Amino acid sequence: MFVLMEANILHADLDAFFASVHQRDDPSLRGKPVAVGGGVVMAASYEAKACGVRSAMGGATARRLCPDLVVVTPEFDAYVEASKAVFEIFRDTAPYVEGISIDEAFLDVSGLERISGTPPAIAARLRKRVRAEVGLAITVGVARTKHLAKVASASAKPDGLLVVPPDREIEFLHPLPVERLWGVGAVTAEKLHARGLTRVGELAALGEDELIEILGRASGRHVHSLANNRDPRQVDRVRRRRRSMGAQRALGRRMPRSRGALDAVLVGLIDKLTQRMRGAHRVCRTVVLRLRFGDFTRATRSQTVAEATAETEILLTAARELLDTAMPLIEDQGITLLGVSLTNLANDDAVQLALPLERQKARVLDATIDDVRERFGNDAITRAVLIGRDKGFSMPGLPD
DNA sequence: TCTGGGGTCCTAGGACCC
DNA sequence: TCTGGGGTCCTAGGACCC
Repeated sequence: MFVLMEANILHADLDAFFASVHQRDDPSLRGKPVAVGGGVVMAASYEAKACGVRSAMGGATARRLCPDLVVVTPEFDAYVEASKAVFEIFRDTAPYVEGISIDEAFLDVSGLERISGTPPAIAARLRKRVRAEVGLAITVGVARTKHLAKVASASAKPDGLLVVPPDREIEFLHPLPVERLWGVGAVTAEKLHARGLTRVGELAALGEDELIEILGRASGRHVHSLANNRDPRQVDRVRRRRRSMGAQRALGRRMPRSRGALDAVLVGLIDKLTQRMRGAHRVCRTVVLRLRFGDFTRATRSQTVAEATAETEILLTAARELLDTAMPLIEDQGITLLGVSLTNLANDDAVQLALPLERQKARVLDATIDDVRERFGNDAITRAVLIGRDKGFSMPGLPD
């Protein structure tokens, strides 16, 4: 017997999120072209988008395109609050919610038909609730796969709802321009265009080997799957752990080149990051220094320390060494952005356990105490507690 | 369109070990 | 003694997403 899968996945995406929050909170902004952020546009309302204003566009360009543009300063607390309220409605709507960003999530509504109605009915109700309870417009795509749901919501924006029935998927997917595929950006699109490939259906006609030859292995496989409407990815049922934490500062036109001025920026970045790390009970082993130059080229310098840590002094020392190695490049090219990213993250308790156990494993181990127990067994934990006590590690959640 | 800030994943070469 | 293959880690860069 052949059972056709239902369209059970919702992709819900708030419309022009940052700008909409401002328009909601300040009625005088409604119906007007609004851009969030001064120097660079972080988000644009649909009225602003209509004149060609886009995010990441320079403020001067945006004003030229749209003389009536109202520029507002970002209010991150308001965005976080609105996002939390919307995600509460998501979780009230579906048992499995996978957040993609502050304003976007996948919902798995399979098995809810008897309780909540069909997926399209659930999606319609979700949109109404977000509008009524949070005051924001949200677009929802409904389909059998995450990719189709995502593409559907993008097609339905703004303030829309689009259902892709399982028997009309190819009809929907194949006429789309290649850049609509999730994961195809400017560079990949250009590579495809250069070979005369502009529609998804044309990619589907190609062999996987051909696409791998054009795009490389991972990208080629990915695009081949999506173009052929294969996307087995499930809505994630467990929250994925963060794999890096970063902070950066744009340095403006008149770039400070002196070692001292850059050091002050670096101290601020590291301090902010280590506070966040400690707050999240996480530690890192690798410090990445990010540089951007006057001509917008980028470079990174990284260093891995011996033991995972969230200590300001250790990470600052590593970051300063990286800055030293980069100074000749900076003096040569003129720096416009300085950033730090901390990667190779682990939970602090897991590292404290794993370090005495086995140094090698500690490097990449990103686990809870239970994971460590499962992997190394109870005896090993007892041993770790003993060794750890010896070395002065604290062991949260474990017996003395 | 002259460009913010926060992330994810992939690739590729070299070092090192077994 | 010479040579091979496989695996992991580190570093640097690049593409993409919101």
